[in-house]
Amino acid sequence: MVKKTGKNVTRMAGDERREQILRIAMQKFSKHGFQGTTTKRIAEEAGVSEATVFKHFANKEELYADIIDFKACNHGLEDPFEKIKDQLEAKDDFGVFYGMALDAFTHHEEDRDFMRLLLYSALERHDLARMFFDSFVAGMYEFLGEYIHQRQRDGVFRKIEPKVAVRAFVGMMVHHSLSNLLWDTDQKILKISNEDAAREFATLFLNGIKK
Amino acid sequence: MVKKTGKNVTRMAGDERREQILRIAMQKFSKHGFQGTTTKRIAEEAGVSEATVFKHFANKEELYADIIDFKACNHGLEDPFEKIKDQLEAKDDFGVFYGMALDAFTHHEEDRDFMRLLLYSALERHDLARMFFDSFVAGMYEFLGEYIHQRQRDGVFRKIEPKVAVRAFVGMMVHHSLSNLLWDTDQKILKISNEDAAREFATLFLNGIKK
DNA sequence: CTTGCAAGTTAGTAAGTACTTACTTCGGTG
DNA sequence: CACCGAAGTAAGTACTTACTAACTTGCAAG
Repeated sequence: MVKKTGKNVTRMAGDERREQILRIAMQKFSKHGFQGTTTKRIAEEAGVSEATVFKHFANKEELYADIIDFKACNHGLEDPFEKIKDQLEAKDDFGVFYGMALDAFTHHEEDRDFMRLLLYSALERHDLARMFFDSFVAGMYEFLGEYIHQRQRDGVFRKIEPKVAVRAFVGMMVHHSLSNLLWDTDQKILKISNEDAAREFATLFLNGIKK
Repeated sequence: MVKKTGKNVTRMAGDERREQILRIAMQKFSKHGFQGTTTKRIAEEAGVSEATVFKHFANKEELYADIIDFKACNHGLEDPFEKIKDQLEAKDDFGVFYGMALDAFTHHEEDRDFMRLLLYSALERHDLARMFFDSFVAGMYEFLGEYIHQRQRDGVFRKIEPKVAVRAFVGMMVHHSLSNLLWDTDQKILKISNEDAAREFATLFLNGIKK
């Protein structure tokens, strides 16, 4: 337990403390939502006074918003197609969809806090959700849709509106991650490794869309 | 606008008022979550004093919990297989999955408030979410999984763990509804009728799982 | 009519809530 | 080594929160 009073409190550089508060705030916001998280508890957890939190962030809203910037810059949110660009080029359909799913499952597992935060912010109608959606999700639909369209022209995939196909596949992935995150946390209903899930979903999807 | 003061307030029968408060509470909880909803605002919206709310419900938690009972008894949450029992008996695979999806989309569209409430309660780890999950979702996996298993023994569906297939199909449905509810509310990314979506998803899924 | 009882209210309370003010302490630099 | 700016705090502020006690009002049966 961190000392609260006077002398023995560790004095940090401004940026360091700022980042620490951000990290703890994300944990708290992801557990209890924006309304359910108090600045007092964030301060306590960070081992500083509430006033210190407001030294670093103008208000609670700004603290919340800055979490996105922090996530976007320092951790994660890289291009989701980076890891499968070889398969994309080689038009290795299974490799593409298996790789996407596996990468998604891994990220979702590592970033449980951020996923919860994103869900909360969507329900609470924070800009955070819209920003993430507009940039990340929309880009994914665009790109994956284009790949599917290409493979239709190649005569490999059957006729179907590409974005509908994307929604179907993204649905399998997101719902699986969400199930594990929110409801079936101990995998009572379905216990399956990320690799197996990715393989099964990719196979089912490709069988469903191939000519 | 309902009168707030003294004389002209409409006096209701106890059950009537109780139900009205429940209905309004559900709206509010679904919009702002448990923590984000105040008993004061519920009372205001219902056109009664805050004390009246606490005459009908011991505390905020009870009010929240009773929403489930109310939903479970009075509205919705009927057997999701009732409407497709003919198709199930006839082993009309397309009819089964198309019917399920269409029914789900329709319900989700009508019950936006309840869907949001369910999501909030899952994030906030309320019992409500667990109750719904244990009874409704688990039952669905059980039943649909059994149907798929049956069709495998019939030699119509290929080898695949039935529950994985269920997760894939439920994923398409739930994610589509969730997209429309939370992120793509104006269907900017994908505009599609419930019928078309149900048809496309059922077709893709069945192509993916058939021998 | 009156009277009993449920429906409803007024006016609180104690414990939070986000945020501020006025102050103290530390550590690197000239 | 003195000193100044940045890091940090104690103790508030004004307001909101869930919840309550003690009261009043309207309706229906005898």
